[in-house]
Amino acid sequence: MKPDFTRRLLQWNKNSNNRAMPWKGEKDPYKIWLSEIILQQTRVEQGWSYYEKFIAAFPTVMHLAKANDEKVFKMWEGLGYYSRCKNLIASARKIASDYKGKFPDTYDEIKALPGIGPYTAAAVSSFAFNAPHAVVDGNVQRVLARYFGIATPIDTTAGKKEFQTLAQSLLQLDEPGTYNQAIMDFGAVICKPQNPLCSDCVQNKACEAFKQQTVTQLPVKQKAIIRRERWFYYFIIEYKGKWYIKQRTAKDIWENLFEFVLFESPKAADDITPRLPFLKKLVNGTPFQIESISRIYRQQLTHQTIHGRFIKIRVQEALPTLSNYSLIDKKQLVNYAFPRVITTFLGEPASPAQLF
DNA sequence: AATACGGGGGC
DNA sequence: GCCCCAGTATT
Repeated sequence: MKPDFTRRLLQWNKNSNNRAMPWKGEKDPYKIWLSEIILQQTRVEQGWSYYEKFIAAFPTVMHLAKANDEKVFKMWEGLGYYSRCKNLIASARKIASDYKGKFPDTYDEIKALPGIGPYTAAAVSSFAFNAPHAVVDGNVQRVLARYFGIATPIDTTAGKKEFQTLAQSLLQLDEPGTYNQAIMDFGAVICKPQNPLCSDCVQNKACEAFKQQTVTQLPVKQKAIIRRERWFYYFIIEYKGKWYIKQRTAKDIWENLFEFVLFESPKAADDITPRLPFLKKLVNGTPFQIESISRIYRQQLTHQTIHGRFIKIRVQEALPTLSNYSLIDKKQLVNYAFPRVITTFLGEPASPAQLF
């Protein structure tokens, strides 16, 4: 005997769900997995073109496993959360080596791959193999919190456990994949974060939040986000038509992406005069010429605001202080993945040299 | 249990 | 500006 919620959901799915996406109904676990990694904390509209680009470039997991890191990162550029890309590559290679290119078909094996947690393991195993695991993503938490009137914060251990258990109890065991797809579509199309379509909703008579008029207050989140500001001064050092770049390795934003010579300042500065000692030490006596100084580029991340400024310098001799950097021809820069603040700067016409 | 990790779109 | 998005890994 199915719960009322499940019955109504499947009824809505059959009669009224028109949502179409490139990966919907897909049975190839590789393609499902790729779509799920791309969509982690990412809106469908944002991930859509990336998915199509990746499938075209890497039709199978073996294609992806054999690709070089830089190419894959370049294709991921702009999508954010770059550890997903690193883990994507690592998983593909693990499937190639440990599974001979055949995607693992159990929840536990899938979850053991890097970058795959409970949500993604449930999604891939249920969509591809009809494994009986309920997905719990932001959509599901919102739908269930409202329908059952649950005020337990979703970002706590207790809340996660509660929603996971509830979701699993509502799962339709005949076709877990269909059910999982339906509840996420329902959350995205009807039970939306803002302006949900309650008056047209087939569940509204039984929906606790609708009855109690608490729809806009659910789900509850506990943690407030703390923001910090950072000031990045990028020195673009040109030598014989080549620029110095380096891959970020620190446990920080943009790990594995490339950047120019960075001086991070603890506070804002209107002009770059305070950066001169850094520059002097960098060139260490080598003659240099300041070619241009950009405006300040602002990039808003979830937890940080980046203020970026770019100073172009030309030198006539290579700089020994930059031995751990690569000298890349300007035309080759398109092969390297950079953070948004840098690609935005590079995409704009050069600003006229301004002195300070 | 808390924190870090991007970027974009809607309001 | 603030919130949220087909979450996961690390500390």
